[in-house]
Amino acid sequence: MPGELPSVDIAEDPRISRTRRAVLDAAVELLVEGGADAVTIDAVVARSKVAKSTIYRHWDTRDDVLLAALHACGPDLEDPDPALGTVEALRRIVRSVAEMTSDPVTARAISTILLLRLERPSLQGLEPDLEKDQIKVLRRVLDRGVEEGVIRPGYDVQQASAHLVGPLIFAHITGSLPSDEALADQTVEVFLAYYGTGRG
Amino acid sequence: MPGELPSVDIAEDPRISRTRRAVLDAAVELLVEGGADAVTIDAVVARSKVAKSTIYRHWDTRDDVLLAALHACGPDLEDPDPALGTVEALRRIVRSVAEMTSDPVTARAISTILLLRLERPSLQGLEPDLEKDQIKVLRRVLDRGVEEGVIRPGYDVQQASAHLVGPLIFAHITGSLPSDEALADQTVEVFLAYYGTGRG
DNA sequence: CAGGTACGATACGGTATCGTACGATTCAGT
DNA sequence: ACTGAATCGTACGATACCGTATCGTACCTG
Repeated sequence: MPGELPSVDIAEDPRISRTRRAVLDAAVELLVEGGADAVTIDAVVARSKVAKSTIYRHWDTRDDVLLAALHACGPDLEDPDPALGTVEALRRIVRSVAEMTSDPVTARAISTILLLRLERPSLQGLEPDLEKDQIKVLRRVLDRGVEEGVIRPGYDVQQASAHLVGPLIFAHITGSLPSDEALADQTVEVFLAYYGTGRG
Repeated sequence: MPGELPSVDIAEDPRISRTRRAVLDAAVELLVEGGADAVTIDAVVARSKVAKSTIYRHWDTRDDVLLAALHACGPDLEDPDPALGTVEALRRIVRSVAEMTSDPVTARAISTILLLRLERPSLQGLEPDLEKDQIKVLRRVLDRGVEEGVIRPGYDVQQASAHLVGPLIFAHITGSLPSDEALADQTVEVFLAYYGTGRG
């Protein structure tokens, strides 16, 4: 029955993992090339060389394949080295966001996830934790900044993330300017001009 | 032949304007309810009570209907009163962006335009001027701010717009926090902390 | 009121996509 | 080598669209 979690303990039939991999790779490729609408079962069949009946033995529906593909190439924010200063840690975080938007795969995944949430509430399970994880990372860094006297206490994490990430996402989505390291660093400076204590 | 601009001088057959109106209203409704994919010709026929053959006498293709609907409810940024101070003018601009994201029709139009640009580069004519108009408005206000000594000279308009609008769009798209007047005002403050001279 | 124009209703061919069914085939593990 | 599971290939039914065609009707304009 599709939809179950693979048990990690038992060695898996190599055919299964091969199929999963081939399908997901093809789905991600199609996603990057043509967006969510391009991830069609028939297209995945053609690209992956996996039979349709086999795909439907692994996933219940087309949307499940799409979700799996999105999940497979979803962005991941790393916790920065605690040894770094708060400002530098912030820079690393925001830069990594810029990097995500540079990588075509991740960039497409981000856009698709964000905009698909609006267009098709049917696809709910869309990375709800992803965001929360990143918020956690950010809060950790900012709280340390408060302790160090670099960040003004009483900040709102959601607002802070909007000001730190919003400009980059905006730049990426609209294509009005490159979402690169320069913009990332500048965004951090803008952020610190308001959220900082000046003692950083 | 469809696709022509209606000549405004000559009084139009009321049947024509009635049909155009009915179709566009229905298309916008469908767009708001279900996104771009929901704007199908058959759905528009059902909703508008206009015959399919009639619709195709006014527009060449489905995509043209969708574009017309998007154009009909596209956002519009007003030039703020020159009598207002630069800071207040900025606030007005950013607040109006927040308002757009609050209005379900405009919000949906924005998301759809952004999404379609990524998913279907074929649909070119997608409001290319819209953005430029808004950039012009912003540049006008900021240049005045520079003259008044409130804004640091040498700013980059694209960057400025990213920092002014990005957080609101981000908030709206992710739903992580309300994209309201409060966030708008705060965003202006963050902006001024960096782009301002402190003399505002 | 007469003629032209827009509209309505409906049917149709064509394409794309989904998800299912089923027998044949290959392959992994014992 | 044997057995069962995974896969293949393909055909199929069911929708949902698109865009066209036809023809009769309603309505605006001169």
